[in-house]
Amino acid sequence: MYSEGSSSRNQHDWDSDDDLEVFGMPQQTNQHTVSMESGSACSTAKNRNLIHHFLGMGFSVQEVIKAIEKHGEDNEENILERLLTLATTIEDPTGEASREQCDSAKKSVSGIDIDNDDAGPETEEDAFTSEKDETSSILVNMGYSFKDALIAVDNCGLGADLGELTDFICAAQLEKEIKSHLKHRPNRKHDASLHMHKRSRDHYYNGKRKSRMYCRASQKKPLEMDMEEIELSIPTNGFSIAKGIYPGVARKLPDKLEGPPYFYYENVALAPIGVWKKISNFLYGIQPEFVDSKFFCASTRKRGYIHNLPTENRSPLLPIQPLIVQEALPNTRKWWPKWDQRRHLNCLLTSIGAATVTEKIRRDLEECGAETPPPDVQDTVLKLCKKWNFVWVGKNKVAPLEPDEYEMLLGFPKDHTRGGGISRTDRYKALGNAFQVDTVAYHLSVLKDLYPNGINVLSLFSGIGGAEVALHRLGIKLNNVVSVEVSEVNRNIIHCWWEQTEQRGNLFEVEDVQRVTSEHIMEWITRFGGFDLVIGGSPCNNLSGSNRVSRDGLEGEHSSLFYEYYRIVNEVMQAQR
DNA sequence: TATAACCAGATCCAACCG
DNA sequence: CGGTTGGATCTGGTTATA
Repeated sequence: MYSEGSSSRNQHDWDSDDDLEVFGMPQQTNQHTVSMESGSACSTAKNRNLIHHFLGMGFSVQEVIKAIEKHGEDNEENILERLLTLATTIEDPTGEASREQCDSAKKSVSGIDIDNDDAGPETEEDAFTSEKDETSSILVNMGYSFKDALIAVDNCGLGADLGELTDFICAAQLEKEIKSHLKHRPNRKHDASLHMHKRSRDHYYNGKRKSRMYCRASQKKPLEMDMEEIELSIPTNGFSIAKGIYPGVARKLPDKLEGPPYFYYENVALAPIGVWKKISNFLYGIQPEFVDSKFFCASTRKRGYIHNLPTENRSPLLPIQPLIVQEALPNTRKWWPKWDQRRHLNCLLTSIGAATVTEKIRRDLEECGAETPPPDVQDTVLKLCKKWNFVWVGKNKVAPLEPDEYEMLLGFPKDHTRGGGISRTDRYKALGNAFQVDTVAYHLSVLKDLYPNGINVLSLFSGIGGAEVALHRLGIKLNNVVSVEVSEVNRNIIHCWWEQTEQRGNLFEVEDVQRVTSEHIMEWITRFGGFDLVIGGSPCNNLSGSNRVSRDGLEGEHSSLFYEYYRIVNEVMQAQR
């Protein structure tokens, strides 16, 4: 159909940063506004280390942050000098003043006074506050608000690691959004997502570290009340990520990028250094929003998303998936040993663990004989289980996930990739490369109110149709969809899905993204009256950490197709604005 | 410094086919 | 019998984080 004409991409043309200015946009502008209620310097890794360094010397958070702001993070000597000066002039070198500040903020946020008793300066309470200061400051410098940080530390305890704390904040943020969404829904009691709240909390609060002495605060007040206080300053940024990459936060896009046509780009979060910066530069300086899909399903999937969609009033796809693997796969629950404390799976990859590995695990465990194997055996088995995402399917018996379990966890309909001539191996491959539908749908949910009559979609690198499925599950009508996908098997999957879901719109299947010409794009735009959304995730083969052979970065054989994505998005943007 | 995680790719080998 | 196909197995480096 589109056999004539080539995009004739010259890669070197794209390598030049001079070409980046589009629509008069300056490069590398920061459209995000980070909400920080306590003063803070920019949140770089260096900055974090510096704060750690001075906190370790006994200075308070506020003093350190002020000193860094005044002198800059490169001027360590001056910072130290200022801190020493402050320490000799302030009457309270133990940090009591900062403790008061901290407590004041804490009270104003949660409304609880956890310091009812009159503790002296040398009590455990002092140690608590100091350590709390330090932990909170790290969170603040990761971009979270001071309030969120304090509440997270209160609830998770000081023994909690950063991952738990950020998980807490993000889970609370998501929950608050969900609650907000549900307020406007009729018949709330039947909503599956309500059940998720309790489970989610159990997961985050009851999973581990119960033995802390600082539980008093959370015992005094139900968790739910504290959760209400969490602000939505950093929506769904599930993890801290590479240096120089920015959290997905509330933002204000320049006028020139706001409104339709919308575009949405996805790729692996943990790409080689500099890749996301380069992608961001091409995509008009918009900074990536990093999300871990473990907030939407029972497996992790760390991905970066660059888009010009509104970020307000997002709503989750319903029903919400179980976030705990034993609930997502209830048949495994009875076989899960106590010493395997996994609650979510690692990233679903394109290949699975070998039968020989599961057999070795079974043999090793049986040889132990005892109900609880010795620690070294536990350790070995756990490492293998994590590496290959094994689940427990019998006594001493682990197994890789089945393709239909992949489908469920990724949010696709059952048997979406089954049949039609596709092999089991190819199903794993296709699913391992796919979107996590619930995550993407969460971002796309804002389109529902904008396009009540349906949308026209240009879907690039469609794969097995994650974008199409997400939009359909959101209840957004698909008027015209141009789906570009090189794999015939994948095209067939989308085609079958389109038929099965009785779509009323038109599906146009295109094979090669490199042969999509300007003429094609203009033809479609004329025919449909324009695209409302251009969506796709370009190949990650040369970016993925799993690739040990050709991790060549954005210029790699497959991943360089990103430039095709950019080319096409840019043409649509220019044609329709 | 040690550890864990990662939308993968190359190779081997058995089954299949003309 | 030679070639092809596809499934199972084997392969280890980069990166972030504690």
